Parts: sequence; structure tokens; C-alpha cells
Amino acid sequence: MTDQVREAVGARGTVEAQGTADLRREQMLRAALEVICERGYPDTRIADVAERIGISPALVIYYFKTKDQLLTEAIRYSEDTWYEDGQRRLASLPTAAARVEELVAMSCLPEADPEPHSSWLLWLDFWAQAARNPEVASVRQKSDERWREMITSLVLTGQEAGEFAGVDAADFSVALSALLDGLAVQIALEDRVVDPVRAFELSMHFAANQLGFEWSPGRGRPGGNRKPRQKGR
Amino acid sequence: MTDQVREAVGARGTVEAQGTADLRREQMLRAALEVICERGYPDTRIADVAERIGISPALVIYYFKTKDQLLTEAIRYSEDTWYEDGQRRLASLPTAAARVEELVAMSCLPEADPEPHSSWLLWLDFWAQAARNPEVASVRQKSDERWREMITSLVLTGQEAGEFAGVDAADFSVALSALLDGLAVQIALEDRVVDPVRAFELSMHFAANQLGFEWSPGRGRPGGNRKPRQKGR
DNA sequence: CTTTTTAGACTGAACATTCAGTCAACTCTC
DNA sequence: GAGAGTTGACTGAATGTTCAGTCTAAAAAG
Repeated sequence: MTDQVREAVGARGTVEAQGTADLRREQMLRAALEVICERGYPDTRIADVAERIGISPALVIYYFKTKDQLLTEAIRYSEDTWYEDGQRRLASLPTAAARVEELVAMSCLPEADPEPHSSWLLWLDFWAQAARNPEVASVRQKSDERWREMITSLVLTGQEAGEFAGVDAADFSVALSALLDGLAVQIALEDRVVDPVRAFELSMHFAANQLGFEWSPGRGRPGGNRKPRQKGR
Repeated sequence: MTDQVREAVGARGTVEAQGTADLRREQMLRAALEVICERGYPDTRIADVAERIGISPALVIYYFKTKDQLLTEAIRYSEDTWYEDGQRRLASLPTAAARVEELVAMSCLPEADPEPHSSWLLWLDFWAQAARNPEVASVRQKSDERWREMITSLVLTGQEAGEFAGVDAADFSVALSALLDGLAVQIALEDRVVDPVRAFELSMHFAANQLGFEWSPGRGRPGGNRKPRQKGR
């Protein structure tokens, strides 16, 4: 066991039965995601991710047979953790409206996200890559369906509870997810007129309007219990 | 004057005072856009665009000092022609509602577009590139503002004419453009559940709802006077 | 009107670099 | 000592860019 690996084990809380191999893999996946965010998917070199964790490039190939596999798995990893994180967050909220709010916030407010380095920039590379790389395309398809189903079932339970009006849940999920995607582009690209808060409020107005519940900004959400928003890129 | 260039002059209708140099440039820009659509921005080689018009790679560099400049200008060219095409289309329509419909159609329905090879895939590469390439970023910013202003002024004139309700035009333009962008992603990536027609109708419902005008599908638009939609990719 | 010059368009071949992937050896740990 | 983990050195292919010219058409000179 290398010093670096032992160090990593010591640092992380949830370790247990994960072998050193699995640890290394995850370490590399995280590093890969960081590099992708910084340099972009196509310009990510295996030397970069190796350097980031202080190992030889050859070792990256030892774990992932090819560069393509590394990047593909990194994307998958990112999507999975993002999704799991989302589910965890929603689970703890009482009302459907609150869950909608959280969901929209997840997609709009860059609240110095913790573990998963899911910058919005990742999305852009992700989409561009999905256009030609079938492997990535299938990851995206699955991920998108998951996301839409999350919205759909959220709407349905809200309707059953009498919180929401009777719109078509499937249509709404397509519309909301598209709206959020489009806003995410602007946020990622730091558009002058579409800042995160505006995107958030705009999305919430749309949701509240469509689903027929009351919502007004400032209810703790933006500028509330969250860490201060990071500046610059 | 080369045979190829002479040929090009003969082939095009609107030539006039465009020197052979300008012709060549445009020819290369078009070729570049085609290659970008096929292979993706980062995988576009100057050899590809050279081969496509039967010239030497060196000539491409002769016109555009670097590969980066070629690609950047290609993007700019694409955006400009798309915008001009849009303006032309809208200008000929009588009512504001019809113009909104056309605008949404431009963004959703892949109607075997004519001159500008503006596939939706281009958008994705465009965004991804804008994230790190400042030159591309400024092109996108300008292009996006233009697009939003197009919507805004369209809404304003519609309101003055009494066609539309009194929503905030700026907010609406942000929302609609984001919605269209998000749907464009799904269309470009050929999502199973978000086909162009559904995206079109969904967007129109949103617009009609927000702007307060009547709209129902099937009024000539999808499957109407347009060329049949192309299949596959 | 003919010859010479010039300038722009264009090319083939080389150059230089970057990088993914290979390999043989070395080093831990069990 | 066996096998997983790890590395430095290397290679081979791809590809952007340079360069030294060639070719052609028009301008200038005679």
C-alpha cells in the first residue's frame, strides 16, 4: 500500500471494505472530473489526472485500459453521484413543493457543491460528447430519463397529496427539465443577464404557475442557510 | 484563378464583387462547419476541410493563420447566417403570434435547413467551446443577446398591437430562450421522448400561455408546407 | 504587341510536437 | 516468492504548422 493510498484511506470517512484498487479507481475518477472541468473533455490528458494525484501516467492505464474508458466512467460516476445526492436531499423534505424547490435549486444554485465535482461545465462537455460517443450517449440517455422520472413522480405524489394541480406530469417534466437545462447553459457560461438567482426564481415561478401552488422568492432559499456563493469561475 | 474557384464562381448566384479570396474563405468556412457537425469541434482537422474542397491543407493555413482561427470564424459565420435567416423569415409574417410560431419552429423543427449547415449538434460543440475559448465565448454572448432581443422586441410589438398580454418581456425572453435551448439539446441528441414536434408544441403552449394568445397544434405548421423531415442523423 | 516583373494563390514535403499506450523492471505486501 | 501495484523510458502515430518553391494572370516596361 502506498503512502498516498493510505493517506486517502485515512482522510475519507466511508471506507470499510473498499480495497485499495477501488480506492485508486475512485481517486482517479475524481481527478479526471476535476481535469475535465478545467481543461474540457477532449483536452483532458491522462498525464494530467496522473499528475493531480501524484502517480505515473502508466498507472492510469493500468486501471482503465484506455483513456476513453477513464473519461466515460468518470462521466458515469459524476452522473450517478449527482443523482444519488439529489435523491438524498429530496428524501428529507416534507412537502412536494419543498422538494420541487430543492430540485430546482440543485440545478440552478452553485452552492459550492461538496463531493461530486459536478460543475455545470461538465454538462456542456457531456452533451457535446454524447453527440458522437455512443457510450456517453447511453449514459446521458439513462441519466436524463432518471432525472425526468424524478420530476414526474414528484409531481404525481404532489398531486395525490392535493398540493398540485392536475397538469400532465410527463409533459411538465419534459418542460421543466428542458428549462433547467437551458438555464444551466447560461449559468455555466456565466451569461451577464442570467445569474443563478434569477434562473432559480424564474424556474420556480414556472413550476408554481404550472403546478398551481403558491411561491414567492426569499423564503430562506437564496442567500439562506447555504454557504456563500463562490465568485469568479 | 484556379479551376475550382472559377467553378465556384459559376455555381453561385450572388457573386458580384466578391474576390476569389473571399470566395475561398467562405468555401472553407462552410466546409469547416460540415466537418464540425460530422466529427465534432475538437476532432476537426484542417486536413478534413482541405480534403472536402480538394485543396492542400497548407492553403487553409494560408487563409486562416491557425486552425483555431478557422474554427472560430466558422462558428461566427454560422451564427451570423442563422440570425440573418431568422430575421428574414420573421419579417414576412403578418402577426406577432405567427412570428413567435416561426421563431419556435426555427429552433425546434429540423426542416432540412438550406444554406447554413446549422445542425443542432453545432450548438452543443459551440457551448462546450465557449466555456474555455474566450473568443468563442464572446461570439456566443453576442449571439445569445441578439436572440433574446429578437424575442423581447417581438413580444413588445405584440403587446403594443394588443395581441399579447402584459408579461415582462425580458423575463419571458430569458425563459423562452432557455426552454428552447434545453429542448434543442434533446433534439440534437435524439432523445427518445422529446421529438421535434413535441418540443415545438410544448414550446408553443408555453408561449401562448404566457403571452395570452390562442394556439392549437396542427395549424399548418408541423407536417405542413415544409419539406419532409430528414430521417436518422 | 511582346517581354519582363510582380504578386497572389497554391502545393508537397518536411518539421516539431504532443500524447496514448507498451514494456520490462522494480517494490512492496501477504 | 508470487502477484498486485507502480514506474521510467520508450514508441508510434497523428497532425498543426512551416517553408521553399511552382504556376498563373495581370501589370509594367520595352
